[in-house]
Amino acid sequence: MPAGVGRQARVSEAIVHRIKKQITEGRLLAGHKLPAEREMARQFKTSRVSVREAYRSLEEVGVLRIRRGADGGAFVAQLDHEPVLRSLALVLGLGRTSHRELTEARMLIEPPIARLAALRARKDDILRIERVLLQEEHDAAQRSGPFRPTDSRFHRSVADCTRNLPLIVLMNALADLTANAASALDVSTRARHRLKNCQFHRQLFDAIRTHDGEKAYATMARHVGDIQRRVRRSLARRRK
Amino acid sequence: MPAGVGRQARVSEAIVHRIKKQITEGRLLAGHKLPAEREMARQFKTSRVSVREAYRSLEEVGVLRIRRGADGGAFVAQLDHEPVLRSLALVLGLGRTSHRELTEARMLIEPPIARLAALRARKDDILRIERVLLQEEHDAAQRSGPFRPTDSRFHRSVADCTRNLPLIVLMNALADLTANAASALDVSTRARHRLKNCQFHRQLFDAIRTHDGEKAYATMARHVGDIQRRVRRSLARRRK
DNA sequence: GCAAGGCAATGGTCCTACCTTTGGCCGGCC
DNA sequence: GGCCGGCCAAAGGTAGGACCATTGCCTTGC
Repeated sequence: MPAGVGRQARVSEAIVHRIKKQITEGRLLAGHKLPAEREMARQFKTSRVSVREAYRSLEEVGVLRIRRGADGGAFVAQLDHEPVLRSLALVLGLGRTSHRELTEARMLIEPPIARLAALRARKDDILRIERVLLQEEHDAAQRSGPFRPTDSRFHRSVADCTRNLPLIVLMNALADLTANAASALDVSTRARHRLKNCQFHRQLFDAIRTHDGEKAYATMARHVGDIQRRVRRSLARRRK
Repeated sequence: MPAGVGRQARVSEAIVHRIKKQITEGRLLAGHKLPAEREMARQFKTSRVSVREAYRSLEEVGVLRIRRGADGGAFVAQLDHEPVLRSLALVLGLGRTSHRELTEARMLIEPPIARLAALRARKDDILRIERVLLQEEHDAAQRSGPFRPTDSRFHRSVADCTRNLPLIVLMNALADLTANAASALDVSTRARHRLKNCQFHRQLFDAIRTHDGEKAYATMARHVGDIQRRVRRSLARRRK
């Protein structure tokens, strides 16, 4: 962001910057409450409007949550991949990104992640994944509820094994993006698709449990490839 | 973002939403000028404050650029990977992501991208990469200017061959992130590192030119591995 | 013809007043 | 004694106005 000499600092930007800095330096943690707008305005010797602009901007990027009412206020949000997801969705939305591209990207990224996950998984990771998997298998057998949460949770759980935050964040963003796009279509809500998913997940789990990186890679590749095919068929149907 | 029933719509959010929608629907293109704040306030039958909050938020996420002065105003920005970069930097900054993780992520993502690039590259792609490469080699031989721009440009140019926007955006964000972090260290500014980089890039270019996906994959893997080692050494030096 | 200064449009900031929401406190009623 | 309802305070949400700062354009004067 080469702001450079050009624009002189806006008051609200100064506030934004200070808050971001305090957060990245760990002096402000998730859940902490920021001063009330009036109070903050007093501290910065500025008006409430500037503070509001700053708070509003930070809320838009996902750093703050603002509640109103008695002891409302601005609170530091639990930062996860959601801001990345939002900005990604915006950029891709503008470019009219096809679902094909999205799954292709996952096709490239997820298998290596699965391999790394298999190599790095610890006992607690494996237990965690197993819990998610059992829950998912239970759901798939039972009712035909919403598809997304458990599937996303499984992929997320796998990515967590890598202990690599950038990877985790990027993968989650991509996964959520495809899930959002998929829920717009009719993809993968059907019972037999969900069962098929569970089978893939079970195989993947086995690969990770035995720290078989290559098997994890191959299984994930087939899994995402399967999703890709389903999407393609769904799009073809829709075009008719 | 499960806004749910909870918060009733804020006026500024309604404006934000409408503008985002107009952009994603292609009714507002990069460079277009939005109504002046006062005019917009009149249209929405609201106050200038709400409009300002909306514009400010959209500027923070990188959708708008706001200029002041006579025929200043809010303009739709050319969306690139920059918003993603910013949000990613924020999320990772909070998690105190190590440089090691960043290069590891690139290690996983860039080789497959290089392979895909080699398979998909067209004649104009190859010419474009060659131009970037020649420029870079020229720079490396000459003065010892800033390292970053040409290196990033090369990687970007490679990613462009994939014609996959999500991949391009993610890779650019990661590359810029490591570059930013690297410029804080003393990594890769030295002449011999730059020459080495050029050699890798030249090899990569050859692989892409001949559409040799596996060679591109392997070369990129070695290249990123090399960067990773340099970073590791630099960190070790710094720790002393 | 050119340069300097004024004009007007537009964002930047501040102020003030008022509304809405929401939690807590207090008093009356059951 | 306990519960319910209303009042109050604190906080954000909105409105509108006043004024400053910036900057392109246009006029005016040399």
